[in-house]
Amino acid sequence: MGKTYNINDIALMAGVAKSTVSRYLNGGYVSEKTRLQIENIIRTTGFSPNQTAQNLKSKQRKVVGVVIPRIDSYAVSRTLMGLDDALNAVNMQMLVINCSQSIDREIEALDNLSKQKLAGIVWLASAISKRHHKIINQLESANIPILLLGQTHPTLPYIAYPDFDGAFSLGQYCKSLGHKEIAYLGVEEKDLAVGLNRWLGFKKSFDEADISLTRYFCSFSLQDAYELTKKIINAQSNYTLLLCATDNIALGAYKALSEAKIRIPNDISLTGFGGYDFTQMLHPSLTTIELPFYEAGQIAAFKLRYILLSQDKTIGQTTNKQENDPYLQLKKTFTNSAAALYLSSAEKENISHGCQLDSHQLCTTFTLKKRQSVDISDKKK
Amino acid sequence: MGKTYNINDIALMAGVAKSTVSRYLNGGYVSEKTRLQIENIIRTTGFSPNQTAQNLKSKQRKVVGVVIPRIDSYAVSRTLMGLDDALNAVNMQMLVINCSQSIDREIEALDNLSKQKLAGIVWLASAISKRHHKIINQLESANIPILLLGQTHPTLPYIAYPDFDGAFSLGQYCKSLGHKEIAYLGVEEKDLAVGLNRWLGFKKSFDEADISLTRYFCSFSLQDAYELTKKIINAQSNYTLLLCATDNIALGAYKALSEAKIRIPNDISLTGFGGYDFTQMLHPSLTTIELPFYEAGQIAAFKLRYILLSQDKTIGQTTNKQENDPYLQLKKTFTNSAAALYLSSAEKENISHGCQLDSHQLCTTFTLKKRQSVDISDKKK
DNA sequence: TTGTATGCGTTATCAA
DNA sequence: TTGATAACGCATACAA
Repeated sequence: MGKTYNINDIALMAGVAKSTVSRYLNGGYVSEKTRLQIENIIRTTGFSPNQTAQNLKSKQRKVVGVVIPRIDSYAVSRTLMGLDDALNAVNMQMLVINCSQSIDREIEALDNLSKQKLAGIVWLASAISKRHHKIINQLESANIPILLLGQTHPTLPYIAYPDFDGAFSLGQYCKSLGHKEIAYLGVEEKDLAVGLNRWLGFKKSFDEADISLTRYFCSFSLQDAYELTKKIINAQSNYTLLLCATDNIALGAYKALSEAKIRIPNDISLTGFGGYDFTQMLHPSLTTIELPFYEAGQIAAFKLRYILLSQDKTIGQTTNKQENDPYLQLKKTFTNSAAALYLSSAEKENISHGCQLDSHQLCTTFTLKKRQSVDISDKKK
Repeated sequence: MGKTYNINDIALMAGVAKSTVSRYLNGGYVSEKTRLQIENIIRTTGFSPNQTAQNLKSKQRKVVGVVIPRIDSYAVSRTLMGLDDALNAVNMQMLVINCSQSIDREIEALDNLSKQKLAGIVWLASAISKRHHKIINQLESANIPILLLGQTHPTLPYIAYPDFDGAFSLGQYCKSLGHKEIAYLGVEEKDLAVGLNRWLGFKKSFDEADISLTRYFCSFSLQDAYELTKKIINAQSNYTLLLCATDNIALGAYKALSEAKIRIPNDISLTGFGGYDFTQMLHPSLTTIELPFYEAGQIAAFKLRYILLSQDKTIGQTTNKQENDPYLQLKKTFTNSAAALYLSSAEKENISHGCQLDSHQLCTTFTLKKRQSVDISDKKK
């Protein structure tokens, strides 16, 4: 049923030329009489202009491609929400491409997107390889701006999280609790943000002779962290603190510890990174660093729009270099899965029952202007 | 930088007609010699055909619009994953529109999508009002098929979850545990699937004189459920079981109970509905019904493709009626946030420490063919 | 095997 | 104020 009308049909039925209909649609000169005629026909037919043809003609780009590593992640969905809300406000749409952690699919997605006439691309990148750079060039030559979210880059515009500083400040906090035997559950360094910077931040915190920091590697998967933690438990080490590179990893550790009847934080302390909201549902809730995923999404949308606008002005000369380092607010929420070693056992008992100690409940914000960098020496211990 | 080439440029540079280039691109007749020439030019220029123009020409629809109520939901993201994986396999893409629980944005989104030449629309609907139906007609007259996911409909094709049966079977299980004073935390009935069917399923289970079932209403938000539960706690009622319409609601209740130092399941039992994976991280983990969100997404993609294919054959006569009721596998995972009333306190203690009792660990699957329906009488108690 | 001409549904230019 | 006509970038029937 329901033939789909085009502007020609409408023109014919209204007894005018199609250019007149077009003018009507785009708010140009139309006499009252013809305006009513056209209006009438459009209402009865339910006609609406073909956006594909409009795009072909006007080269207006209203869709931004969003490349994400996975979709079932708190960080990703919060980011998408921020992006979507901000994009929606300026009448733009998201084309979300999920890559399921596969670098092949990521390359394929980027390649594919480069063939579509998009307003721009926001790429929630985890690692950028040489293979990626070929596609990046392709996108640049297709004049479609690309914005990195969550990673830094020497030439591309980006928005990054204060991974180093967050880790450093959480590390300082843990140090203040008196921990000396610490295990770190992190991810590979090729992920600069999560794998490298967080590690460096923690490392700097504990860079003292009398603190032992041992580093373990796992993937982003909860399951993987769970398995790793079981191994660590079985190895009978005497860690008092498990530092995790992400909340998800901490969740896996949490599960393994609980199953082994190792009490948190009575027997061992545990921290995460990210601020996934349901980690606050646990008892005790997870000590973590809260990252502004939603805001990052919003900022990405604004920044992309800014790039687009400035491109329109200085047409021809795209300026991709990072002009002003974007800074993100970092909210540190230290709750109670990490306990001080000098607490009385009564106090500890209290914590494990979900009671919150004021001394562990600090919440400050600070602003990051410049990313710090630290050279990597060999692993401690 | 980087001028963007079109097929004409390539033809000129290769010294052939643009139709030849087009033929090359689409696998038609080309001599070895010209093939090499064109290939060469394309490589050096990095040319790739404009998909907008291709679409305008060939009317091939490769994008399906996905309308979702929210993005930060486990159910939604699992569904999107299933959709994406299945769509990806047949070279199609998703255009995700998030409506942030706003009915206005939902209407707007559907309206907007009807103007784009999409392959189809998958709508994760929560409630379908009269206002929606106007848009649905609009979509039908634009010849773009729409598939409902998570709700039923008299004329539109849909995929629904076994809400009634799931609730009924969870109810049976709870009844077997001996509970007599039960509170139900549900959502509005205008949401047929979650609000009505789950309620009816539970209601049928407890349809006996000696069981008291009290119904409370809240939104889908964890925070809302948290507040409501606090009120229930303050009202000093003597419920032994809190039935929640969703896992998210159960999470809110879980938080309120924990904060009030009411032990689960020692002091009160708690159940959810949905099977969000992190509910299994809690101690005790949540008793719930696991819904196949991922699979539903996959099936939606298959079904949409089937509709598209059959449309192509019997062109002109779209068949929108529900031919074969799609059925979904339901996995019931009863774990340990709901305890039997006859357990010894030692056993209960065991449960609250995260130990799993075999008797509470049943896991069966069954297949739903026909949705059951039950008339609504007045609320019990 | 290749090139010419035409159309897809719009918008924009320019003359009437 | 209106209408013919030429793009936009590509695909294809048909002629060469």
